[in-house]
Amino acid sequence: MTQEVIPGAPTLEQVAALAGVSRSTVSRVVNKSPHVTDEAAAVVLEAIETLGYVPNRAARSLASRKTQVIALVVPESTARVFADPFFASVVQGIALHLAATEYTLNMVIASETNPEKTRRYLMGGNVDGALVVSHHSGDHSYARLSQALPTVFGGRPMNADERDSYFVDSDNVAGAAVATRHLLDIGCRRVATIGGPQDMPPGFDRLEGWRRTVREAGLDDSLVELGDFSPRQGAEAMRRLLARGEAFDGLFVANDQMAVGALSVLREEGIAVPRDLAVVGFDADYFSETSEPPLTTIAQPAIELGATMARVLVDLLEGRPVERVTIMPTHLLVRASSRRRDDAEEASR
Amino acid sequence: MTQEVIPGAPTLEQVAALAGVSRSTVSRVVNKSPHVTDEAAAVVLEAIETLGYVPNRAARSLASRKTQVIALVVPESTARVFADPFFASVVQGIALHLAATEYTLNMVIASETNPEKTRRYLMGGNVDGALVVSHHSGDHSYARLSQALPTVFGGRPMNADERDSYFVDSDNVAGAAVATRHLLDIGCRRVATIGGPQDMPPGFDRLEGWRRTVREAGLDDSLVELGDFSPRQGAEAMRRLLARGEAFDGLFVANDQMAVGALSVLREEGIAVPRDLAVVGFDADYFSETSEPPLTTIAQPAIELGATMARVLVDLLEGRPVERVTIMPTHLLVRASSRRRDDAEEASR
DNA sequence: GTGAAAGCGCTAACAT
DNA sequence: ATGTTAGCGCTTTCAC
Repeated sequence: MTQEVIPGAPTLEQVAALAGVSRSTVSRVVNKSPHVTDEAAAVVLEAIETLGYVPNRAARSLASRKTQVIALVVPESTARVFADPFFASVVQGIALHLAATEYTLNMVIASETNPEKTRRYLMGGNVDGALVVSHHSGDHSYARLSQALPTVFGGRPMNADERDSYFVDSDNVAGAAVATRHLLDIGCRRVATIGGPQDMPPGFDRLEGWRRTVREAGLDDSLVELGDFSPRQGAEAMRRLLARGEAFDGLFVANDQMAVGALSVLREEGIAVPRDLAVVGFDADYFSETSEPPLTTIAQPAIELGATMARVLVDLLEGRPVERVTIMPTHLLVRASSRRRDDAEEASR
Repeated sequence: MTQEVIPGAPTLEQVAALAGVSRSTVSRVVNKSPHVTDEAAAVVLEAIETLGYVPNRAARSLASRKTQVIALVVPESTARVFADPFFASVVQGIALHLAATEYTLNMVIASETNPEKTRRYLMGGNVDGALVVSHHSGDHSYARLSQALPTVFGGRPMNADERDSYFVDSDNVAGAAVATRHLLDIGCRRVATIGGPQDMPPGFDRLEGWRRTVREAGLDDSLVELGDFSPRQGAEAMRRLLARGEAFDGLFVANDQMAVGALSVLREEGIAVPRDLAVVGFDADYFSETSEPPLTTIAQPAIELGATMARVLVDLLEGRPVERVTIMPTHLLVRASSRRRDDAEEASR
């Protein structure tokens, strides 16, 4: 018997021929259908092995009307800050989780000048579902998307009327509350804050967490300055806070980058951290590790958040029941910028 | 005439019906074939517009035997350092460039425990080409891949026998040379270096650039300590350098992370930067911006590098002539860690 | 320049 | 449990 030399990738048909069964049976084996005898399956598997057969996704997808592709939608403006470590970790979590499934990750940079192009592509039946990560997480320009395509968002939407979409977010309110509580616990008597943009959920939520906590402690919540999450504006907000001339011994900053900016101002002004002022940031990024002093901060489970987004979407696609909203816990990382004041100081109040 | 209500995405057939032409003609228009009259094209385009038709990739790919998909292969270990800003920028460049083409970006996390799975997928005709970005760029476990699939690597391969593959890299040798030259130019009389791992091309090349430059200047090239690119080992290498007891007034560090570690040691030891010792890093990452003092460093065109990788691969796929090796220029960013010594000091030697 | 016909490799009823 | 029969939506000869 002469072995025909067949060019290109082996097809299901060739596997069937070699195994001496029909294509249907091979298909069933490949798709792990239970309606195949173990013997048949074994023969098929062996044929697959010797041929090095890999199913053709295009054909499979055309016939099954499923693409097995999940789009990762990244608004173009977000792509520019792709280097944001938090964002990168979320993507990593998504990719890692999906690698273990049958789904493929399709990165789509959404042109903001021509959003129709992206919408068309996504709605054109080229993907089974979409994951949307936006830097300014409030911007849900793809909210409408979720009506036509299973979609999971990273970060909660700013608009309450989008509550019918699926999203995964970290618990910014609780994180900020824990940070503030920590400052109080180490003996701070007045805690100021540098907040983020109030039109972005993380900015809004973190300010909210701080506010609730200081109020609950019976303290005033007037020591607030805002910035845009950049080190520069963090520094400026710090100067404004200092310029008020009011005393405070604790400071919660809505993200580490602004905190680093604030720290540089404190250094210039000769204000010792944590002795004169204890500082806590948010995000646990590079900045917090390398700052002088290292920054106490709130760590977000970025990788897990990404993995959870992927899990929720896959569950959704496979018809398993899923929660619309998933809030991931954060945790406090205590470092030198907020080391507990010693008892002597504590007693002196 | 009653308008049939057709569920799902519109098909080419429906466009043909509405335009009153055959499917072939619609296909030609969609694929920009020149063999269509302008009138016919206009009618078809209008039908496409009103229907909101988007070609089905799976069908197209099945029929044309092209996938229009490019795989971005990320070794799993690299994915763990996904947050590496350089790496993230390269990916950004790739994604941005591809967004302007007909190609789709498929992120593949290559399991290192089961490399066969990835190889099968890639060689199974599911993608038209691959882009490989590896953190330890020397590791070309996917070198063999390029024999079966058009592949472009980011970073040069360590093995010379892989010269038949396509790759894009930044000019590490020249960058290190410029950095070292800069130290000499500002008046340094002896320049030490903290090098990276010698089994990684960037580590090797940057040491080479330093070595050439000091030799050309007639200086000795013995003041070398190596680290693994981490801040911790940068600090340790710095201590070893100091422990030698030999004087030097210039230091080139193979990356910014190690430079930051070195800087912290110098601070501890009371060695003023740049007064006592001028320091230059490499990478121009976050660390270099926020260090104390800000670090003079070499910027790599990360986004452009990614974009170039994408361009080379697309050219390759479309049969256009391409260069096997593309070396991207770097540039010097002068900051406080190497401000020129003033004339008084210069004169005193 | 345009249409008709024949698949691309696979899945999914429907038989058996 | 397995085989048979139709397509999935598109491209691509090949006629006209």
